[in-house]
Amino acid sequence: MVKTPFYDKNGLKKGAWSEEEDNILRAYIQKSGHSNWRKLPKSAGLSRCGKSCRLRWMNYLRPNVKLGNYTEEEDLLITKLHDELGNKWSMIATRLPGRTDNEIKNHWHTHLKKRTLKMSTTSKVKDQSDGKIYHRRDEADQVAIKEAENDICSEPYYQILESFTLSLETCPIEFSSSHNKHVSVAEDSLATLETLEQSFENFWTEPFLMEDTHIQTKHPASMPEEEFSQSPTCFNDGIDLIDQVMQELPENYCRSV
DNA sequence: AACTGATTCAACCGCACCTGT
DNA sequence: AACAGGTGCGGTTGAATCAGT
Repeated sequence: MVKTPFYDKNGLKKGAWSEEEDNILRAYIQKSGHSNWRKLPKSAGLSRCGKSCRLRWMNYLRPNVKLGNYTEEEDLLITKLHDELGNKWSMIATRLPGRTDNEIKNHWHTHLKKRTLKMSTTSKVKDQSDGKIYHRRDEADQVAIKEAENDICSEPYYQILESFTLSLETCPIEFSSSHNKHVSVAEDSLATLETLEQSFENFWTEPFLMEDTHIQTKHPASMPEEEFSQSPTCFNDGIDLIDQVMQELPENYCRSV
């Protein structure tokens, strides 16, 4: 699923990276760092441009990069952050330890965008129930919505996301009203979900607030890898807190997953 | 088995921003 | 202030893979 390697007119290699190139780049950066991406390929003996080296390092070779297997918690967080920040993938990536902006962007476009559309489709159902339609949609959305409407009731993720999102907004009354048959989480779960949401808020803000300078100047992505791997708060605490939050989930929430 | 359209995701490209001179 | 070089970001591409017929 990668572009076939080829050489451009300047003799620079493009396309998929080979294992050998990965090893050369990894070894060079571990030995000499990456103070200047433009000069790096020549110094390392790679026929690549600096941008290509940087991208490869940041997205795949860098230590602690997590690939694939997104958890529900990560999906929820990405959805929430995208709702707040829009397509600010790098900003979103700073809130997900180990994830890169490129991967999050891909994941959004291939998985989460459709789910979000499904969610908003149900908002439309709700809207129509009181005789109003609040949102105009473009053609692409309409296609996605049509797909979504076929299976909306059988999509467990939808139920989670709906409840999560609603807990973020201030509409528990509408949420708990009986006219929306798709919502399955009981009203008494909302307080717990709000606690959950607060826990998520704390998880993603506290370590960075404590080490606020990391956000601006020493975020893991820009740290030397040995420094990052020894940084105790940003990554490991986050994972621990996710575990803790999962323990606190209401039983019916877990069943709906 | 062969074909075709859809999906996925690594990588590229252009542009904006930042920093140094 | 103006310019140049380097870096990072977000949109897009394209080929491998998957799923359906």
